[in-house]
Amino acid sequence: MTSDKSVTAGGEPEAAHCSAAPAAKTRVRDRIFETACDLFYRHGIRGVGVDTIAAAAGSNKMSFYRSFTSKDALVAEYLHEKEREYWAWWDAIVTRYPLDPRRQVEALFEAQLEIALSSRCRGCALGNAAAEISDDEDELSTLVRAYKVKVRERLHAMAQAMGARDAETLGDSLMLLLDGGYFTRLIFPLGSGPISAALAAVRSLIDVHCTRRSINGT
Amino acid sequence: MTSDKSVTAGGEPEAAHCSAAPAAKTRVRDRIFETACDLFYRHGIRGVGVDTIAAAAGSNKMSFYRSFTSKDALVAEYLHEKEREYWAWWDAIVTRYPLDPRRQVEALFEAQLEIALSSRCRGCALGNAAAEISDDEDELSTLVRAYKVKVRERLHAMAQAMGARDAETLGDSLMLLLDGGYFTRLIFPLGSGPISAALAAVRSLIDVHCTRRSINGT
DNA sequence: TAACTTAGTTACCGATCGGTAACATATTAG
DNA sequence: CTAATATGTTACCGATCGGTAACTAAGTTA
Repeated sequence: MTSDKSVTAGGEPEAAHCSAAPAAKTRVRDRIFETACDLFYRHGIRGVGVDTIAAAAGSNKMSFYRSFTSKDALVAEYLHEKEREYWAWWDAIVTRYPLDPRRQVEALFEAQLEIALSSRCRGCALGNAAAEISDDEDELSTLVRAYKVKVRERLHAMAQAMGARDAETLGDSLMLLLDGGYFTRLIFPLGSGPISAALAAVRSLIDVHCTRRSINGT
Repeated sequence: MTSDKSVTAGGEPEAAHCSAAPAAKTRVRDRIFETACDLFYRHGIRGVGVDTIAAAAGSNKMSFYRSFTSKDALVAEYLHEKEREYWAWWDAIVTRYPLDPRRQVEALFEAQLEIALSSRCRGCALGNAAAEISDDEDELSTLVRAYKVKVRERLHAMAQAMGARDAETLGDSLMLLLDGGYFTRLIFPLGSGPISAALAAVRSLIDVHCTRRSINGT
């Protein structure tokens, strides 16, 4: 906790830039925000201070507070942004297979696995935030709760659209597999974790819930 | 983050004690440790300082440092204790059904649901710790990783003992459901979350992996 | 009674936390 | 050119962080 933990301030931003052009010419607020999103995701919200964020963005604390009223406000905006990204990702996938809810769900889990293969992946940003904030932090936990409720509702709806006999149970089961994948990804690097089994489990559960029940034979 | 977050130090320990007798007469070290475990679990490791812990235990910082070499050491001990408790819980359940791996797994998920019904439940302490520490915090994340690997191995072994055709996949699927339950429990209070569906999903997946495959008819 | 262990108290250390005031310097728009 | 805007710089605030020194008051044990 004390010694070499998390991120420490100081350190120039110009070192080893990959994409040359669009780095420094953006507005300071945007640079700070992007940096903050990255650091929050990688080191946790409590693990990064505003001084560190500002320095990593090539700016300083005073410029930070010209763009954001408080760290709390930045955190809330970070979570909102992560949710926005998540639904954009989600929608881009499900719209590929209109009117085919089974294929949609499978594609979501395929895409989740693909992302989990990236070394930068640290699971679900919203969920991780929930793990490190206490229940009494109302604003943040309300935001995360609303997001998770929405995920659940969408999976319910898709299970229903598949014609599942028990859409609630199937939807909830899918959510457990989804969040289980995010949670375990925090620990198991790259493709080594149990998330690799998610898609097979998804298919099995959908089969169980959706195939016509053969009372006997045929 | 700033205002009313997490726990603040100060505040007497004697207020509103339920169990009268065995509270204050234990060793200071034990009192501090129990208090720390409780606070870490409820508010996160980063969300609680040593001052707060010592005060909540009815002691002070100096006495804290007579018993613990550092906060890091306390955190490590906290995680070890949580793991110890977890395996004790696990073993108590599986030994109830010797030689019946399927029943063992079902009982584990039944017991998980039961615990999730408690309002004090905040999911998996080890997993939550992983969510709030960054990957480069070696000692802690190594500890959590070893724990998760052990869970995975046990589930693999049980799947194998069930005679699953693909024990790796079944074990991993079970782990996803298990950790999905812990993760979602952080957000959904009491029995309102998708964790209620875990047992049904477990049974379905075991069925899929273990029933004799009827090539056609029988 | 004397020696030792356990614990509470107070004050302090340097570092970092979130947050602000005041001033200097660029860039850009009119 | 000038005025407004956006940013960088330095220094500071009180609070809290993890951690320590020195002293005191008990309880235990010999």
